[in-house]
Amino acid sequence: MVGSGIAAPARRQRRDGALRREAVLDAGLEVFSTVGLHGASLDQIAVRAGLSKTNLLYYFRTKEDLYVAVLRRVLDVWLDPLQALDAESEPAEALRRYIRSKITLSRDAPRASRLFCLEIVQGAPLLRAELEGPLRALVEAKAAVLRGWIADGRIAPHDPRHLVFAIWAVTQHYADFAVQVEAITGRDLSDEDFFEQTVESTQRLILASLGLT
Amino acid sequence: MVGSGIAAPARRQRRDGALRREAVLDAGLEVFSTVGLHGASLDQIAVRAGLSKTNLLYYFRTKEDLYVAVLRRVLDVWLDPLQALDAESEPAEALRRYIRSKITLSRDAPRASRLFCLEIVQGAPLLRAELEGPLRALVEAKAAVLRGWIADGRIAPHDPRHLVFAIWAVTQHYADFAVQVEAITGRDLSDEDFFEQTVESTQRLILASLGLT
Amino acid sequence: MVGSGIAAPARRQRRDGALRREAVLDAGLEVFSTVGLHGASLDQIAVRAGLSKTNLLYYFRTKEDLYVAVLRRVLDVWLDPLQALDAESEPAEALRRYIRSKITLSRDAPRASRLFCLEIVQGAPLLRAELEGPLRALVEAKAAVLRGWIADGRIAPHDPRHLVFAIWAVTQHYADFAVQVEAITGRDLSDEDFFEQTVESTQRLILASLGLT
Amino acid sequence: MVGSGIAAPARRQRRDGALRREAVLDAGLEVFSTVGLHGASLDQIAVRAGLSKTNLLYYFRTKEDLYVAVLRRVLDVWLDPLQALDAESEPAEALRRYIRSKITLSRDAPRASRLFCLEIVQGAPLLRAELEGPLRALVEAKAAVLRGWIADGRIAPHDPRHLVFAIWAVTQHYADFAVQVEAITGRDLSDEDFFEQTVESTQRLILASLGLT
DNA sequence: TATGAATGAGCCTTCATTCAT
DNA sequence: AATGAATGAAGGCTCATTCAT
Repeated sequence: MVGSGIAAPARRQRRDGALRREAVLDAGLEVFSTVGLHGASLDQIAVRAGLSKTNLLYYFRTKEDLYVAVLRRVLDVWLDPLQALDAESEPAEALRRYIRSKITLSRDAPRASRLFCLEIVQGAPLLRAELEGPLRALVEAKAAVLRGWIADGRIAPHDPRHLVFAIWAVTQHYADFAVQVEAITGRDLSDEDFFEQTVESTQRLILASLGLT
Repeated sequence: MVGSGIAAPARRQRRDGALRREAVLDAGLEVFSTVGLHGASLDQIAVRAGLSKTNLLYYFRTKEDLYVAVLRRVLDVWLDPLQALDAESEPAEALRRYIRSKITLSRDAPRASRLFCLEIVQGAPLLRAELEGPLRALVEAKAAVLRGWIADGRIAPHDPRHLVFAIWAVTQHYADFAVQVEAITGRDLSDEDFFEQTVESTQRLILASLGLT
Repeated sequence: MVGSGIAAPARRQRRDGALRREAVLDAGLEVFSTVGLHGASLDQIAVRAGLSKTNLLYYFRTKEDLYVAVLRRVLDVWLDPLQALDAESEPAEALRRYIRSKITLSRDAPRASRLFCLEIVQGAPLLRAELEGPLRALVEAKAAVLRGWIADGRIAPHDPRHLVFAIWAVTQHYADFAVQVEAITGRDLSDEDFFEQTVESTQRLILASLGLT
Repeated sequence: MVGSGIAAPARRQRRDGALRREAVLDAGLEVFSTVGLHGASLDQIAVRAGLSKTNLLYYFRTKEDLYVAVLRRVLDVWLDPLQALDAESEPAEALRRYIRSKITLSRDAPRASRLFCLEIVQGAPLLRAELEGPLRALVEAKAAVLRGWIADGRIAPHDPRHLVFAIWAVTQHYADFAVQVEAITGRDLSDEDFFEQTVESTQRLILASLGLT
């Protein structure tokens, strides 16, 4: 009983600690994706996360540490949908699903998309290793799938890597260039009709070039 | 001849002034597109432009003034190719040309593309007006052209604005996400083969979805 | 005892903090009263207060904040003696005491007097509110006292506000124009004889015009 | 005729030059008296004087040079009325005239008064010599006059230097502390009634203490 | 785990002044 | 006599980081 009495707070604290870490990561994503690494101040992030700057530095020793942690969390989410693209499915169906999931991500996690975009555009000084390692491998694996489909005559021939780039470019565009899209169309992905329009338009674009449908 | 001898220095100076301004704008583009507005220091830019920070501030009263000047110059270049897309050409030909010119721009002015991208991704606080005004109007005009072609049965029906977004997204991707493209393919647009591959891939993508070829 | 042993450092620190704040205010008064708001540099003040410029800015977020804080502290001291002038005393005695206390202040707090003077002369951009509010009210209250004495025939009629101005002007002159006084007489209020001379001269001046003695 | 044709512009120019110098001195007085030496910028003064900063520096090689020139011009005006106080007049009449002329100056040249005040309060680093030389001599001369009157039994005995200080203090107060006076009374010397009130009040104050009237 | 205090580096900007014309 | 260009010094302020508790 006594032991439990002592342990309880510790456990609660540890759980709280994890929660606060999450809160900081969330706040970091919010701020970094809006003003970039250099435009963000720890104070700003701390306030948003509901703790003091000094305390924030207890969880992440350095501004850059925090930035990398945020980025890494984003990257994981980012690679996920591509992994789901598998060789056994029907090509049209698999690609349709992948495109939809990417655009869904653009709608639900636009900040993550933007932070990723900012980082890459600025030369990805902190991410280059990840790009040349795991990402490259993953793309190669999926490119092999596409090449298989081409070899089997199930889709028209098209350089698979350019295809992947095109899918990424178009789907992420609706998150990254949201202000521009909105300035021109007056709408964004949170509008259900517009969301569906975007999905269909992108699916048709990709599938048509592969001779599907 | 004598008059010219006297006038020369004055004229030279004025020309020098303009040249230095240009040099500053160039340096600004280089630095801002790499580290963003907040990551850039005036010292850095000044050194790159070959003058002192104080002297730089003689040309641009404020860091933000310089930033906006750089941005405005980019924007002008950016809108240019779209304006060349005209109704009188053959649709396939016009689109092929537009795509090629955009990718050429991505190869020759990648920094401009990236700076533009950074600004938009961060919400375009300084550019929103331009986006909602001139850009929107230009896109509407070109969308009308595309709708005309659709009405005439010359291209398959496709929402023209999504089409424009797709072209922008894919063509600019090769500038904005160049590190990623390079990490995955090991090549970039300065490689002539890769450049042509990219142009063809993108042209096929767009044209296929419009039932051309 | 043990508790006190633990609490001590914390208490000491807090006290230290207050002390440092005081030190900064003192240094600020010294510097501001000598070279004015714009002539003062934070570095100068920080050195005099025995801390770093950055640390100074931890206590006062802004140069102007510090200036206002210094000024407000001066103002409080400044209004004090007038409040002591009360209706129940003998007029001659009350006025004599007031004049002496003002000149004493000029001797003991000449910097405060000078800072106040500088601020007013420059149009009191930061103090106007205080002047039109509390100060005006206080003067009106005391003017009423003087008018009462006049109505009772205890002092000769004289516009009470001009009388107050005259007292202020003359008594503060020995602090504000001390260099001039010294250049002409070779003496200042720290000289006890000169101090008494000044007090008597001023008392006679004011009292004579009210028909007292 | 030809010679005159050439000389004319030169003469005009020289006259213009003197005028511009005056304009700069005026502008300098205006600005310095409002924000002090350190608060003033040459640009500000140049704009007010209607020329460029660089051109201003042609007339006054240095900011401090300009400041001293402004100050010196003020000082001349400042000493003038005291010189007019002569032994041959009736004491009461002479003092009345002197007080009136000082208050008139406070009304018509308040900026000069304030600049002089600012300088003295800050320790007169640039004026000390003038104070200890000419000013001291002048005051001594006039003190001798007053001592003569005292010796002749024409005025009651009173330390003449304190008397002079009192006159200066009170009369200049209405220029230097004008904001305070206005905050409390709602009026200033440009109001004719208030002006006369002030003159009379001050005259009575001084004369009463000398047993006159 | 949490925080108040303290610090040093760096940055944008202002400004008096100089140079060249 | 006048001016545009250029510069160096200094200043206020922000910020990530460290210290001590």
